[in-house]
Amino acid sequence: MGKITIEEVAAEAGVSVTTVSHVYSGHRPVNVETQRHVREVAVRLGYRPSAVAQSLRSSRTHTIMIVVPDITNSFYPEYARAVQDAVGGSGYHSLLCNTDAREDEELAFLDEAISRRLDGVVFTGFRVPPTALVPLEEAGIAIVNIGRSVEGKAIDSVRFDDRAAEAEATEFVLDRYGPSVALIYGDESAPVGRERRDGFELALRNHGISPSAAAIVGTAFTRAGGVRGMELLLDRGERPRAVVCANDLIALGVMDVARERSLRIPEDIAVVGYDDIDAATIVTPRLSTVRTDARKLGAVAGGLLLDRMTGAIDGPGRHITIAHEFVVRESA
Amino acid sequence: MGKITIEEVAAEAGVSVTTVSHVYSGHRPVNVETQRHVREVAVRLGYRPSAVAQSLRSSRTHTIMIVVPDITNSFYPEYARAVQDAVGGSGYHSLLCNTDAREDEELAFLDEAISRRLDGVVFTGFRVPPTALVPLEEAGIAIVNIGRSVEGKAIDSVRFDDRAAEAEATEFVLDRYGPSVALIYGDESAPVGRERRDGFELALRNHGISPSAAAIVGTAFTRAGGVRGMELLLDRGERPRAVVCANDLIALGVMDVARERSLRIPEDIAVVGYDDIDAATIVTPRLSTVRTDARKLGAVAGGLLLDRMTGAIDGPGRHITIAHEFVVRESA
DNA sequence: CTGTTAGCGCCTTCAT
DNA sequence: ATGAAGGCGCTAACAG
Repeated sequence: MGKITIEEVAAEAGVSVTTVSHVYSGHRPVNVETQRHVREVAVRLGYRPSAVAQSLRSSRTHTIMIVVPDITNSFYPEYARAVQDAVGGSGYHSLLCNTDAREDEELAFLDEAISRRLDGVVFTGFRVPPTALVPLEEAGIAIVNIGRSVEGKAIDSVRFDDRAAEAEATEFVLDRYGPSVALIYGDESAPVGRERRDGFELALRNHGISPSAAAIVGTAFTRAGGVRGMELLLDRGERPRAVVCANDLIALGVMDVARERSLRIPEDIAVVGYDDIDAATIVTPRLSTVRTDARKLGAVAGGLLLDRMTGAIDGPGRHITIAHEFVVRESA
Repeated sequence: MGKITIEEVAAEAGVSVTTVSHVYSGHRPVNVETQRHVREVAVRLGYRPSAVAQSLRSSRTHTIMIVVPDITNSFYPEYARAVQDAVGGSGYHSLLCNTDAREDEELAFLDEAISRRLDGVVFTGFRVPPTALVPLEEAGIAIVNIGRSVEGKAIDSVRFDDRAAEAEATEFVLDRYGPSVALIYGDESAPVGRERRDGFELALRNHGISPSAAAIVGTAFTRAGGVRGMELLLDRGERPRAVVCANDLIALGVMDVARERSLRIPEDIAVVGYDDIDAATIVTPRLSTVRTDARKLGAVAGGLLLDRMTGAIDGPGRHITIAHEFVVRESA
């Protein structure tokens, strides 16, 4: 079982392997009767074409890789689903790879993509610059980078305008609660970290506040990171009127600490997040946050990738920015 | 680039392909100097061994498939992560496949697993019985089924005792809030649905209540399913003192409706969930629920799978039941 | 409409 | 310590 080859099917059916191959591929006409017979024999024998052999022959694996920093952050499953939905219809499957936002993991997966001769990669890098994608491009792998693009390569990119979005969120908070505002984000080396921090500082400057005057703490883009950041802030004796968080998970952690220390939100301290994951409407008070549409991101990325993999497009990189929106709820 | 073969490396390095092959596999001693030289040439040329060709030759793909019903339910990413962590160290990658709890998808993925000659599959079936795994087992694919096992096959299984767990949760609620209790679950055809429903009814009977007297509604294992179920219940004019939900997502939906209709939890209506996903401690009031350890489930499943893939084990199926625990918080 | 055959890139006996 | 060569299963020229 499972080791039946096309040859055995051909022999049993009394035809050539070519014919068997073509009844499956449809790449050339086969007598209807022969066709029926071959199929009948094939199922009787339990024949399954070997995708491995097909790949070696055709140099197409019909597999893509989706690289994300943290599959446990519900933004990413949502997004990954959308990518899969976009390419799945055309017969592509996907390797979902989790890097834990570690550089070595990011590089290792990229390497794997080449070794495995994958047809495409949708990459969300936290540590590695987009230039790390160049070898893949040269190996003929279709690529979509989530975030900034790389010049002069056939690498598409999709992103949100994190800087502008975070600036908006910050302005909202500044207008409503005054200048005592803090930022908790993941860290500098992640592009999203840097951009969101830039946006935060931009808003501050627009309001005539020196960024150096504001409390800024970098931990990790997780609920635990939010807890740590908030404790750091509070234990340091600073208690900002509002805290803007570089993602919703961080905001959740911040709210955990606030509740624990009996700080009312938003009366004592206002909180805003970023992403608008499901949890944003599960917490009480509901989280005011920047909505970045994960499904849309995935759908667009998947579409671009598909275009390249099917050869519909082969020019220079296309770069798309997806609209965001600040959603006011109850936490600020 | 990316099309450099072992042959080209051998030619450039002035050795045979055999030698190049062995410097990578280490399957036989190669002169240290030669080794260094070959590697140097290989990186200079940008050589990457083709995993596809290796697979065809060795009939091992170093790839497993993790099949889940809903990657958007955070229980599953958590679990999938654990499986990946368990097998990743040994060089296995994984295809994470989402079935949307649809029978056709479940079957399609199983088929793919055979075609792609995957080394292993961890399956969480909602529609398809475990016997659907038999062809894979016959094809020599290592298998771990999440849920009930299948007799007399080399198929391992891991599960929670859903019936007992749901019975416990129900008993708790019965003791605390009396006999007016309803169940909202996904649906019958899913094994977890059936087992949890059985557990619910079992507890009822233990308390001398006829299950037919209780309101039981089946929708879907999602937040939206919880909303629908709760609305159905309420609009029907029934307002149970407590509602037990077959998973946390459902409970979240129930709480959405309660809030919208100004029903206090647990004063007006108590709610219990199942799974203990992150969101259970994010909602207010915090959700009392059955804790099933997703990471442990994944770790155990991954371990069993690895044993089979490496050949460490090849006897009949091993079946493991993982402990659960009812966690009392504030919603009941 | 059907068959023969040369590889796809690699590993692995069998030789030396 | 190193080579030569067959074959893993399939597709697509090329040839009827």
